[in-house]
Amino acid sequence: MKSSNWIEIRDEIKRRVLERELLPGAKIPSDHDLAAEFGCARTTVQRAMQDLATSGTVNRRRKGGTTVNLHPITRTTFDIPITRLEIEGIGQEYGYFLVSRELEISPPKVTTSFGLTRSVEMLHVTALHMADKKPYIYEDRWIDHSTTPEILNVDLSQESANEWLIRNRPYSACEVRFLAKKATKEEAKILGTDIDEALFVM
Amino acid sequence: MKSSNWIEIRDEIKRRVLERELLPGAKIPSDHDLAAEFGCARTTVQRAMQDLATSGTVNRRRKGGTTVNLHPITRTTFDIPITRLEIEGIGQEYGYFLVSRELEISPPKVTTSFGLTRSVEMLHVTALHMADKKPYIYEDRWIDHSTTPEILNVDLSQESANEWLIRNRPYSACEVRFLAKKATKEEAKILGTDIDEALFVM
DNA sequence: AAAATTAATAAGCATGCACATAATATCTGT
DNA sequence: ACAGATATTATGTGCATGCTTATTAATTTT
Repeated sequence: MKSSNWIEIRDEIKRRVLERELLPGAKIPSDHDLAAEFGCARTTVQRAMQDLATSGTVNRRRKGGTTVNLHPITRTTFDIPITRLEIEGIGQEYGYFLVSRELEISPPKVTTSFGLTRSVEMLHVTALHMADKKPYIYEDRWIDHSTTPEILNVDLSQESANEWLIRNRPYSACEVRFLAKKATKEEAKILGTDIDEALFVM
Repeated sequence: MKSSNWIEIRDEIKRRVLERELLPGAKIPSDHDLAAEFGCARTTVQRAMQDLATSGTVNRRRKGGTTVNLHPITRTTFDIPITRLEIEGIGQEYGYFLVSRELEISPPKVTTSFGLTRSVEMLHVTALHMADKKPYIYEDRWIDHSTTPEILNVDLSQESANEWLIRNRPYSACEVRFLAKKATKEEAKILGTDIDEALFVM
């Protein structure tokens, strides 16, 4: 099977995974063997498999070989915009308002999502982004300040944590959760909406 | 500057972009020139720049060269799980219920998000995913059946459109929107929740 | 004999080179 | 002055080779 094109090789392997020729958890032949099968260089296979790895189809481990991922996951990319630019981009006036900024012990859910084993003190920031004076996004963020101590000196009433992090710490890891909830009395007051209004929380 | 490591080169270029040494829209020296500067092969620079391109920092065009992206965008990956596996993964019983399945003319918003210039007939599917008999996800999906005609023959009361697409058409493009809204009377009835309850719509 | 160290090996990973391809720029003939 | 041909240039792809790392096997030590 002579294809000599890393995209074709990627698609062929992906096809085998989807058609159940290669079952989840199964070991995929090594790059070397696949190169022999396809009649191309190892590097070409390597590029194909690398792509499958980043798209979540397979797992690769040195010496351990390449295995089909247990759960068929479809992975997509998601751009985290700077909200100010997003709002200005649609021609509306941007407004920003810091709601709270507290050093708190992280609750269990947050702790585990950071991959930590026990609760630590983190910076908990909530803020409001407005478009044309109307609430647009309500941001609820936990930041591990042991890895980015500079964040403690930033005046977050002037600049959003998200914007600062994107500009200054583009490599830092973050996790974003989305959920819908009803506005509490306090939130409704802050946001200027009705109580029980549906909110999209990021 | 001898570094000879594509990750270091990538980080150095990214640093220059972030420190405004290279302004948004500016042309970055060619791979060839950068290779000379860093004292490595062009391939190594190519690798670094490729990574910056997929992470959204720069744009690359053959002959046109590489330019800094106009907006500082932070891009992350996002896994779209098969909801059934997600629910089973947390040890709950999965339930699925097809709410509606209609061929409709796409509204303007949907049309443009598909990159089409005029409205066409699309398959509009709404469905409910349940965990332990309680509503979990309400799925509202538009599918361009001109590109995936097989979807019309799938019994969507048995298998969710999302699952079918992930399994059978992993390369097809899709766009996901998230929003929060209050449950209407009909929705509340279907979902078995209170009217005006906050819903997370995917 | 069990534990700990060291060596061998098998995989993926990284680098450098040569060539292919696409898009722009330049030239040339009418 | 313009259309088409040709050259140029920057990125993309494939191949060969050596490096790194994690596991397994072998060996030594206690």
